[in-house]
Amino acid sequence: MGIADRREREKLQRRNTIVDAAEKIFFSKGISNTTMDEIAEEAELSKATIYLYFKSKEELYCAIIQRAMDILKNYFKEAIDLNACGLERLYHIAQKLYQFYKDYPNYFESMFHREKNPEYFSYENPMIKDLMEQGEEMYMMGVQIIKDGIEDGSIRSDVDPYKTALALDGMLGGFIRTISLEEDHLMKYHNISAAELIHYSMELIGHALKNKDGCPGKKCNPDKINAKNKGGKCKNRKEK
Amino acid sequence: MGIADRREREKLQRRNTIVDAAEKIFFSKGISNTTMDEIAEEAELSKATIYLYFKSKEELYCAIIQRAMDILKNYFKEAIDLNACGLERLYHIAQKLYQFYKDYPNYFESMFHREKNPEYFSYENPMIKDLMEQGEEMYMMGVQIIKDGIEDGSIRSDVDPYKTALALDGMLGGFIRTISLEEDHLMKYHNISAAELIHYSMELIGHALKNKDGCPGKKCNPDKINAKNKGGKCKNRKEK
DNA sequence: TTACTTTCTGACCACCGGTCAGTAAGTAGA
DNA sequence: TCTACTTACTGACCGGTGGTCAGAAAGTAA
Repeated sequence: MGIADRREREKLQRRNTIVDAAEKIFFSKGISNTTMDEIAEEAELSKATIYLYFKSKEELYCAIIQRAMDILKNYFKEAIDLNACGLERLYHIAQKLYQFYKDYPNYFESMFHREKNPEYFSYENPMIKDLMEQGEEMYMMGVQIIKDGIEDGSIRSDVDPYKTALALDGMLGGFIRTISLEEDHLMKYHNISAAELIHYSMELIGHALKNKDGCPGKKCNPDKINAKNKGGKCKNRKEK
Repeated sequence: MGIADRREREKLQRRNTIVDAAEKIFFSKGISNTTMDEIAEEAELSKATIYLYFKSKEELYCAIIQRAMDILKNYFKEAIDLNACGLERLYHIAQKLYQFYKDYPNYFESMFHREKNPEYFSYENPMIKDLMEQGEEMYMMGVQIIKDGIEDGSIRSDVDPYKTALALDGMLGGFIRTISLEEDHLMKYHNISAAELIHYSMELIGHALKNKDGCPGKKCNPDKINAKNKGGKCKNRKEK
């Protein structure tokens, strides 16, 4: 039916304008300092209306995290689809995470902000479950890349793809978060820029994973990867 | 004066009982779900009294973080004082961090919980400054150990102690935090225990840092370090 | 025009962080 | 022991916030 369709569309649109408004104010004042009334005003609706679309302030915040994860997933996909060896693509994933942090610092921060409220933050909650599944999907991207890397010889064969992906996930996320909390402090007291530190850390990780013999593809040199290197030089990647 | 002394002592004691009470309730219900009235009741004081000792709920929470940092610092000191090569002691620091997480999961979690409320979370605030300085101190422990490791040959000489310590700080912290958020999930879906994953990650980091030639001290074998190994085997450590 | 559904809202509530005037307890000097 | 003063504490209160609900408004179908 046309009308039902239109209604569905408009409903989704309303929902989006609410999330837009929430985002704007959450990001400018912090979650605990913004009131539902302010969000309502920004969205040009009454507070009660917002509660028709979202059960609670927390759920509204989750909608923002969902947006963030969507974007990040697309960033990752770009890195995965490169035609390069596994190690190189792994570098690029890390690079993408950093780029995401730079492009959307607020989205980035929001992803780490969940207070463990057991009442809300449980697998039963469909919204949370969805977030979990998104995270799982990104994790599996990492696993696949590491597997590829082992297969194409760029990554040590005694590396466990599952554990490594988990480790990198936690490390990189936590790492960038630390940086985001202390970027000023970093520059002021240690005279190190965030970008520099990220790059350095990626080198460290590369050191931990790379095959001593190097990637068999002659043109692939994971030691010298940086953001400008768009990949595509390593011809050794096996196509499925 | 005796009386002034006693008063000072009693004041400190009151403060501690308040923090005790706050800890108990914060940890059981989460920070945003506990009220100051509840804390007051647990401390057997009126709410107004609590505000004589702490300016705000946030400041009270900071007092808990301070406790956490004190404990963690002592854990680290134990690892530092081992008579072992730099790389081995670095392993032990990571081990200690994990042990701290196991012994005091709530303290651990609390340290990462700061919402960036710029109004409160600034260098001007003496309480925050104190926390920063504590963090700085722990960071310098890491730097020193890495320097020792380079000197005694257990760590690659082209490693930058400052950047590496920063990277490890962020990585390990974020890593364990991820684990803490998803420990159940980890076991259920990936059949990996937290301890196992930590150990694996430490091996990864070791791989990234260790000198290819190994620690010159014959008896030191950083590849095979685990929690039971209390160190003290590597005689190559230079004493200042 | 009427009957019905969907969408929205003003007014309200319970609760919470934080304040303040005022009380109780302790101290010091006479 | 009485008095003046300081310190430690509290009950009662306030403004603001997340969340609710009865009912208005707008849209739809006949």
